[in-house]
Amino acid sequence: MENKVKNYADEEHCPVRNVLDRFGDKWSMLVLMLLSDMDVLRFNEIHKYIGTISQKMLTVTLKKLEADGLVERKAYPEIPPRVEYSLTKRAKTLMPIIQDLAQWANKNMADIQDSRRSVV
Amino acid sequence: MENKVKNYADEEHCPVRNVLDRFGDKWSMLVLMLLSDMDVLRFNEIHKYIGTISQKMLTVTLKKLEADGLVERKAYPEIPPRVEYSLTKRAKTLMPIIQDLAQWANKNMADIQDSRRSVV
DNA sequence: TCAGAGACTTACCTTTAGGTAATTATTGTT
DNA sequence: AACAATAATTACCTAAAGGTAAGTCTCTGA
Repeated sequence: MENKVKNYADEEHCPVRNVLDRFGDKWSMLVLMLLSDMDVLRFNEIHKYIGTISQKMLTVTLKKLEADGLVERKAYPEIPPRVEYSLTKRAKTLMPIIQDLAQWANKNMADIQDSRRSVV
Repeated sequence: MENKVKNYADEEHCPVRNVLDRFGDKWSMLVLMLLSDMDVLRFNEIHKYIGTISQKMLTVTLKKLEADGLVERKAYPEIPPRVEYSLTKRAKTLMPIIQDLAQWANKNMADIQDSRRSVV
C-alpha cells in the first residue's frame, strides 16, 4: 500500500514524472516535431517556423532538449556563426509515440472541445 | 511557407498544443494512470494514493479531466457524500499511448539522467 | 451538543514559466 | 565609421500554476 503511494507520487523515482516533465512545457514537443519533419535546422530557421516563440524560450527549450540528449547541437566556427540542430537517436525512438499522441489529439480534438463547451 | 509556420504555431488550431496542454500539467497523467490501474476510485482514495497532491489540485485536476470527457464523476446522494471517479471510453483510447510513453520513460530515464549530469 | 466523515471551496501566498526589449561578439560589407 | 548577420544572453516584468490552511455542508453516533 505504502509502496503504491510511493510509485505514484515520488517525483525523483517516477519515470513518467521525471522524464515527461521535460516536454510538458509550452514548446518542447513542437520543436521535436518540427525537427523530426525537417531533419536539420538552424536556430533562426526554427525561430521562423514557430513564429510565436521568443528567442529566449527557443534557447531555453533547445538547451533542455540538448541536456536530455534529445537534440544535437552542431556549431560551425564561422562568422557570423552557424548552428545546426537535429534529433538524436534517442529522440528518434520517442517520435513514434509523439506521433501517436498527435494523431490521437487530431482525432479527438473536436469532441474534446465539444465536451468543454457543454460543461461551461 | 507561411502555412508551415501557422501549422506549427497556431495555438487555437494545433491539436497537439490544444489537447496536450491539458495533461502537460503536474498531476493529470498521474491521475489518468492511477484510474487506469484501479478502475474506480473515490476522491479520498486518489488523494491517498498520490500522497503529495493537495486537495485543491486534485479537485482542479479532476474537474479539467471531467470537462475534457476523460474522467467520469458519479456522486451518490448520501451523507457523508460518496463520489466515484473512473475513466471514460475516450480516456481508454488514450491510455495505450500514455502507457507507451511511460514505458519509453522507464527505459530511458537512467540514460537521460546521465545525460543531464554530464552537461552540468 | 459536539466530534467526525467526505468532498470539496476559498482566500491568500509563493514559485515557476514565459514574455519583452536591449545588449553582446565577431567579421565582412558599404 | 557604421551596419548587417547569427546565435545567443541578460535584466526585468507579468501571468499562471500550484501550495497552505482554514472553512463549509449535512447527517450520524457517542
